[in-house]
Amino acid sequence: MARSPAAMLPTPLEPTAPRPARGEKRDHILEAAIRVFARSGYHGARVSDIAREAGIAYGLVYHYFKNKDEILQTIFEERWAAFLGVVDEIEAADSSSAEKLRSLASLVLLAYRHRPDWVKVLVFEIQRSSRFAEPEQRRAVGRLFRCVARILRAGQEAGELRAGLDPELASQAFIGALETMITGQVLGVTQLPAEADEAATDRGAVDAVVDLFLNGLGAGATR
Amino acid sequence: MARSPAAMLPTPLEPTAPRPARGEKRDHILEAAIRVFARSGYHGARVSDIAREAGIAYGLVYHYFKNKDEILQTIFEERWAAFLGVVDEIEAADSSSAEKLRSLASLVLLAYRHRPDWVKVLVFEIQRSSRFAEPEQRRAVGRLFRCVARILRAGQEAGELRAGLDPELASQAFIGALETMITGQVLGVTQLPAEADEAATDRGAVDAVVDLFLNGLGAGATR
Amino acid sequence: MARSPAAMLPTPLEPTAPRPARGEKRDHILEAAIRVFARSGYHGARVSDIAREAGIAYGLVYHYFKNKDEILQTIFEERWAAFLGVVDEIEAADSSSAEKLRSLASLVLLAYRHRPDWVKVLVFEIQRSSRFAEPEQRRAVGRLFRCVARILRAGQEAGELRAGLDPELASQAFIGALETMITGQVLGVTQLPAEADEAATDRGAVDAVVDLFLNGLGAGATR
Amino acid sequence: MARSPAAMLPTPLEPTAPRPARGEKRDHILEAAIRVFARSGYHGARVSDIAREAGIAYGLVYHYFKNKDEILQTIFEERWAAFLGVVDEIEAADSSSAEKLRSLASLVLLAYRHRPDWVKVLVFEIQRSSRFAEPEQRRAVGRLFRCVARILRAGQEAGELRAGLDPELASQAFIGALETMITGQVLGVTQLPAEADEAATDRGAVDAVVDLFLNGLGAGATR
DNA sequence: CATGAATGAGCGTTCATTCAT
DNA sequence: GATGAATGAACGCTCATTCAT
Repeated sequence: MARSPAAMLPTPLEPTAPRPARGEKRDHILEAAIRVFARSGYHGARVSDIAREAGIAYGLVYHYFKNKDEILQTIFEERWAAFLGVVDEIEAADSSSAEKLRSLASLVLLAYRHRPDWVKVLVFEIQRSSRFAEPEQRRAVGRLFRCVARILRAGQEAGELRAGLDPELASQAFIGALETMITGQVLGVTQLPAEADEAATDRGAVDAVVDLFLNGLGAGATR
Repeated sequence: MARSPAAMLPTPLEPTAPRPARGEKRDHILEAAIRVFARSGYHGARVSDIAREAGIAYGLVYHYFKNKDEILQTIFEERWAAFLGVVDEIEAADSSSAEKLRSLASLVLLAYRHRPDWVKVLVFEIQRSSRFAEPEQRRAVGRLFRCVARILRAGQEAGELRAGLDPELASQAFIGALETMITGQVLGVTQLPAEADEAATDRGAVDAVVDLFLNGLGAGATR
Repeated sequence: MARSPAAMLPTPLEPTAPRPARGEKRDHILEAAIRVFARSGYHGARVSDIAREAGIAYGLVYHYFKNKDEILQTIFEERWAAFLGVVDEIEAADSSSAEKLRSLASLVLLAYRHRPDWVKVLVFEIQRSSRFAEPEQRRAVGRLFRCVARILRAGQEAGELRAGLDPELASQAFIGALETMITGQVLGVTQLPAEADEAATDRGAVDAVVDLFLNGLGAGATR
Repeated sequence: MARSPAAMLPTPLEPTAPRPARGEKRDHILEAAIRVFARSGYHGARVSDIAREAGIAYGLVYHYFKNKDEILQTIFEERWAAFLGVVDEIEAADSSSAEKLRSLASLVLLAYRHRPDWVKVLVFEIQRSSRFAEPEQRRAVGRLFRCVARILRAGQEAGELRAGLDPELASQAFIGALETMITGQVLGVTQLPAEADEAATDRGAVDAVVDLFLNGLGAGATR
């Protein structure tokens, strides 16, 4: 991989020309919304809060978005698509299954360090919004599970991973493990084993979870 | 264990005498609230919905609970404590680490079949709500992680599980895997491999996830 | 006067027989209500607060009083009638006009020391309750003004007070002066000139206000 | 004084241009609130009543005021400050003590004729409300008493008023007398001696109360 | 584009009052 | 008499959304 997975995370707008280009203010609103949703939650966030955070009048929000809900939808759609793009790249990479799992773990576990607000919004606001029940969103999330499942199935077919475990189920377990690990970080409920610095801690966690999923907890496991 | 873990899940009230005993109506309200929260979400649920669901007058809710929020708090506290009690029993049981992991998986994965509303509320309204940031709740959830970590550490010390994997991290991964598996069920995002009947499907999922965590995905794994 | 005016103020129930007599509990409620109204105001006082203060169940309040409003009415009627009785005695006393004014001033100014709650309720809750607009209450208050006016008119006819000042107007001024003096005490807005002790302060205030109304502020006034 | 005291009372908005200027609607709300509070009392007034009286939508009230309470606070603060300004002008005027007392009496006694709603609100909702216990309000009212006391003390020092009477106490008595006289008017409890017309009645009352306070009720008083 | 005044539906909460026991 | 569970009307307040300028 030319780029590290973390570097491929959806990025906020780079400051560009002094004269705001079309769509720039729209993105400012989205980023402000991410910060406000992360801070106050979707229901606790007022449209006026988002506007103030974006430095605009709150009526202007309705020029760019139909309503508050559409802001959250847009955040999800655009960012999730970018995230899925990175996952697709991992799938397509010319590397071993173990390396792909490692890239996935790295992508997810480092996400909170790089985009804490975006992770909070995804985990706490989008996943539990009523809109989440809508088929389109469920399909979008399902794409992640199926992509990981394809990686696993490919590994089985290549003989790198043992057959006999349902790839769908294993993908759920793997993604769930990663999600809970970052959720624990966000809330401070759980602690990753501390290392000399954050980067080392993260690397250690990535190594450990991949080791766990490849080799298992059993006493007979070899490493 | 004389009882199966699933049978030990917090149980709703049994219908009893026509003359309501003290505290019974309070529990009716809690159960009605669980149903309404599961259906509409915390924010979408009106207090009047809860009252109607419980078959009581509007204001009576406020005899038993200070406000809407306290209802959700109480649901979490009472039910989660009961859930933790079962987990504690599993930890204390005289069985192998593998059997304990199997009991845990069974407890969690079967919970949605037995108490779908309670699981929905726990996962979507409590676990992922911003109110979850309150220290008391975080501590309560932390107890689950530490309990599972203790099970794993005891297994390592008994030589049943390999050393070298951080038990805290592994407990996060294990719980996260289970949670995502049921979340997927709730949302219909993911599908467990179908079997002849639901019970068989659940049993298959329990077996598979325990297998995965004990033996790993690696090709060299033996079973 | 055999009794001092202050001693004639409406008195709370004396503790009597151990076995509560009929009507005793009713009076407990009234006294509890005076305390609660004084503390929280009429609107801020809940019927349950009054019941708790009286040490009874709040449903019982409705055995003795039709509703919350009737409690305030009853307080006013009974206590005000007692107060007016004392004023009537002052009017009927065989003493000079100056002495009668002195008794009135003493009665009012000492009232707050003796029955601070009752004074607070009268000044802040009854005078501004909507019921106060009712003819019966207005007539009851009017009786005080007319009684004082009769005292003043009798003094004019006896040659003790100068003619030429409307007794009605002078009675308003005199009562208003006394009421503002105690209101100021209640609120701490105004300060009476401090003396060695409270009793001396009160006596000084009584002397001063009577001096003021008898001799005026003018430089030519003799004393 | 070029202007009569009564003319200096706080004035309501003049109807102006059809296009409402900034801040004008806020004043409409305050004036509507004064009318509604005068009619129904603070507790009896609904925010929707105020909005309807002001001819605006319900929620707009909350654009201009934080809550219902702030409306009453604002009424008091703005109007009372204006009132105090007039009292200060009376104090500063180059006139005798007797003339200043006459101006004060005139200011207060005529206020009810000119702004009956404002007087009702001040007397019944603010002056006698428990919210009045707040330090800031007490200080504001205290300023009136101290201002009048300064007028009296200056009169004593100029030899226009006799020494020996505490100015603070006398200011309480004077203000209290005036307040009770207008309160009596508001409630219809008391009647000022009727004259040919209202203006004559008021003038007579002003003359009488100043006469009373300057010369007293005593038979030896000269006028 | 941009502003923020204006709207009003909606909901949580309070609490006086009733009534079955 | 005594209790307190039960009722439900009433109201303050919020805030997403609209729209005139």
